[in-house]
Amino acid sequence: MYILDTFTVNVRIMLASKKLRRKARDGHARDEQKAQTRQNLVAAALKLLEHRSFDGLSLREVTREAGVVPGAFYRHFRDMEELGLLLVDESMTSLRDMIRRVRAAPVPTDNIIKRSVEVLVKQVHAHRAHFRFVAREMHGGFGAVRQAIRREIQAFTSELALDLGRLPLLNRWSSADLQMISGLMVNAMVLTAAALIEVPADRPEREQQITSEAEKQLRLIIFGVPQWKSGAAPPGAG
Amino acid sequence: MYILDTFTVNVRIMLASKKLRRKARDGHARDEQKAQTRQNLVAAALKLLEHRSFDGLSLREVTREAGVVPGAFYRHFRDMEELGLLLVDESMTSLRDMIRRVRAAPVPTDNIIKRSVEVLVKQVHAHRAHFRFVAREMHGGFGAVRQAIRREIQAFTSELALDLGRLPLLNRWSSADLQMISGLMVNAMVLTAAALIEVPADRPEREQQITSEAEKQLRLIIFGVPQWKSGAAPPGAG
DNA sequence: TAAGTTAGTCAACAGATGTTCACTAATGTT
DNA sequence: AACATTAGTGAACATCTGTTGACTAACTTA
Repeated sequence: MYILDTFTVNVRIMLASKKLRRKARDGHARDEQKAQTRQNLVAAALKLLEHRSFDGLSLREVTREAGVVPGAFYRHFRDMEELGLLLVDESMTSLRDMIRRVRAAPVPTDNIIKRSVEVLVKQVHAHRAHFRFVAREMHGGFGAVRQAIRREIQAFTSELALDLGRLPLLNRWSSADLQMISGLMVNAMVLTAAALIEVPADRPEREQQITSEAEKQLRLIIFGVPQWKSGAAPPGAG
Repeated sequence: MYILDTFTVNVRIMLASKKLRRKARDGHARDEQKAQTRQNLVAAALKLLEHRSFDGLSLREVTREAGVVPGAFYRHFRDMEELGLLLVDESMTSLRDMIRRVRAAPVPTDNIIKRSVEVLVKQVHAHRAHFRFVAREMHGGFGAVRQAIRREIQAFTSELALDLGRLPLLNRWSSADLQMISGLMVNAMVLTAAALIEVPADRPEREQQITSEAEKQLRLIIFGVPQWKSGAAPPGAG
């Protein structure tokens, strides 16, 4: 009687937790399932990061949200830190994807700004959680994650500097100055992204306002360059 | 025997924990002591926030660092949130103090940039923990704190816009445009502050590099303005 | 079909957390 | 000098945390 009850309970649990697994098809079912769970963990973390920051996040919370038992976490990551670094990686793929899109359609120097902001907005919508993560943890409390993000953003800035150097308007500037300019632009874009994320889903007019402000800012930066060096500034490091 | 032992222990504890209290002098000793402990709690929180972010911070950690027992916390704050909001307040006083210093010594339009960055650096050094807190929690996971910071930064930006409007170079611009420009400048300054904070104490040359980059950026923004509107931009909202 | 691998479960652990309570001794008040 | 107030203590609580190990059933391979 007791034994039977226990048995029944166990069977029910097993069914509930595993019945959704795919059948083996080409001998990869196991790896596929593992990858799926891993992705569930990542997705769970990203979801929770909507309301907390990374070091306010517990391993158990993540597994709970992902629908697995705490111990299962260790089949995928050594630590929370390892999860964090993976998130950085994923997020940065979103960023690089973005710059690639802009580069894909070369347009006249002026429209490039409108186009860039457009792409930024689309990308933020498509990868909202990633952008939130980057904006939040870029200055966040988790050392390893913060440093990883910094490094990636630095690389991203250099890439943008290269692109800027190809514009007719800017192709006579030193790489140090281009670096400075692209730094300013990346800052503006990151903060724009952060602002976009905070817009409630039902207020599109706020979004419009933010994007047009971003366009203005980028225009100011790019078209301010000639004035800058010929103007009051002493001939700096460039 | 047992009773005597217990008594002795109690007395020793009391002496150890309270012997440092000030004597009453003008009938305020109690309030002074309370204020002191409160400040210890705040200082403890700020110290811990060097390595964690606010929602990765536990009440017990704070009291431990402050040298009081966990329950004592509730004599000063209802929750951690209340502590957080106090920190926002304190930090913003540091910021307002800063803009006041810049305004105090009106200088020719050009030097104002050098002077501003100078003040920024000094202020960051004097209130390192406050600036770190603002930079970190501005995008952080703790909703109430984040929103409070945003509000204050917004107010700060408006104040700066007013100041900018008084510069001969900029006094013909609409307030919307001034707002946009000062937004850009505040962004640059916040991120400069964040960068300054990360500089290890024994590498002053990194600091020099960051400040000169900040100066360049601010110059680019300010002197880029005339070029901007007369240039490729359509006559916007201003 | 039999044997081997392993993703995920369950249970247990030691420790940390937020919150409450009665208590005490220094302070303030009369 | 007697009284009331209260900042801080110490102890207890229920709950949460990260991590471990033995177990199992689905998958893989032979």
